[in-house]
Amino acid sequence: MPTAPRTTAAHTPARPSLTERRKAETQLEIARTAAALFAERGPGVTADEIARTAGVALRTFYRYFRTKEDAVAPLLAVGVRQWIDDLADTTARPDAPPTRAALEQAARRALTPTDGRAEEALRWTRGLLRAMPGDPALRAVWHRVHHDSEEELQLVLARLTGADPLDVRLAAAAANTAMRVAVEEWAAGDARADGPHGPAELVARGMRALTAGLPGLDGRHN
Amino acid sequence: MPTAPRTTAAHTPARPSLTERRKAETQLEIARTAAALFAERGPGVTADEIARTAGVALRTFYRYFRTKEDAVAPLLAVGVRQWIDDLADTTARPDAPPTRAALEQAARRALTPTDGRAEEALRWTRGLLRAMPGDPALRAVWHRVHHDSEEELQLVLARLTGADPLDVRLAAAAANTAMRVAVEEWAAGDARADGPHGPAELVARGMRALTAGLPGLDGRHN
DNA sequence: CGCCCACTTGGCACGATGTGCCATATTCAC
DNA sequence: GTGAATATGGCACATCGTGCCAAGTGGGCG
Repeated sequence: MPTAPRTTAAHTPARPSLTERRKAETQLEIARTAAALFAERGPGVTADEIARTAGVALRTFYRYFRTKEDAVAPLLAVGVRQWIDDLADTTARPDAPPTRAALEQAARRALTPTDGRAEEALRWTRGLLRAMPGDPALRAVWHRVHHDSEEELQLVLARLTGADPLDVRLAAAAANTAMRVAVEEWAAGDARADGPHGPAELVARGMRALTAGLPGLDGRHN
Repeated sequence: MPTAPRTTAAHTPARPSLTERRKAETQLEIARTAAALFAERGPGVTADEIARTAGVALRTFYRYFRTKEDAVAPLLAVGVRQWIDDLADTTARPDAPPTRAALEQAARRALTPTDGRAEEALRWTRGLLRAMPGDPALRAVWHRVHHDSEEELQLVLARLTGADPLDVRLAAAAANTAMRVAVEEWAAGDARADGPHGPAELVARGMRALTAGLPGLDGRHN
């Protein structure tokens, strides 16, 4: 643990110290490289290949990531990260909306690309999701990301609603599932990320269905 | 493809041909061995160790399973398998209950141990779930099993309700999530498998919450 | 400016993973 | 009983992931 290498002043809140920024940049560069290679050549890509293409030694690669597939996790996690942070943020305000609405709003915002950063992550996510049918290990990463977010979401919702633990668990799982399905469905189609069939609209619909009740369950049969 | 090695007569419907039964038994034996080792010694267990303990060569082990963690998949999948088969079965009958109720009923039955087989699988599942916090690869298998079941469930529900594809997708994901959470919650506690806090009761409650609407979402805040 | 210290990087060796290939043994069909 | 099909085992090999140590680099301080 680097014990927070305090930089000079406080005029720039928590400046991450050049070295830190380099590491972050390196990590992102590796992630981009890995995503590109996985997307275009499938599971066959070798860890060494990713490392060299990204311009680092194999040993360094494994200092940044536990497995070669883990390298794409930062890109897949961007949306989810912002979702949870946004949720925790807005619900902490005094004029916070009710939980259901807050979940939906935060999800919508997380999947509405604002800066180039978010837009880029969404593009990579889409490419990776399309490569997943042929690569179980990639799917595993995707599910791991959502497993982690489900746990975090649980914490936020517990603090927020103080409901029964099982209900909190179910709510977190439901919201998380809506998020996942929305992104998967969007990636499978060919709609723009900011269009009316973009992930933001899909997740809003899914979130309503999974928290307020599923439509169409008793269709033409029965 | 063995092109269905027809046995002698039809008095025993589709007899799986001795060799087939042996293979199935071997696979199950490997699965049990792997589960036991993972449960008691964590991620450190080696594939060779599993193979030897189960009484097969390492090479044979990898003919039955793609990775060493995959070896436990058959045990984790038993409950889910029966769930989906039961669902597809009962909903095919003329006096089938409405979809929501059918989902809940099938889930409840799948998690109510009847024969020794089901009871054994539940015990293994519980042990494995308790080992999962310390073993990402095991978690990955668990999530893969549920990923697969989500796809199958989608097919069943599509044929059953004929609803909008996205709604079908959401329903499958929701039901699947209820199943997963119920088993996880049960495994984390110390209730008997057939008691009032067993997985069957948990899944029923979860299934209602995720298909009809979440309770407690707007608790003490707002 | 120069020194030192902490930390990142790279190289190497090594056990473990997962697969292709071939030889052997067992089972099924006739 | 004989031959075809297939399950199993052994071996080699590329890749994975990690421990260990050496070299390079940046930041703090006199």
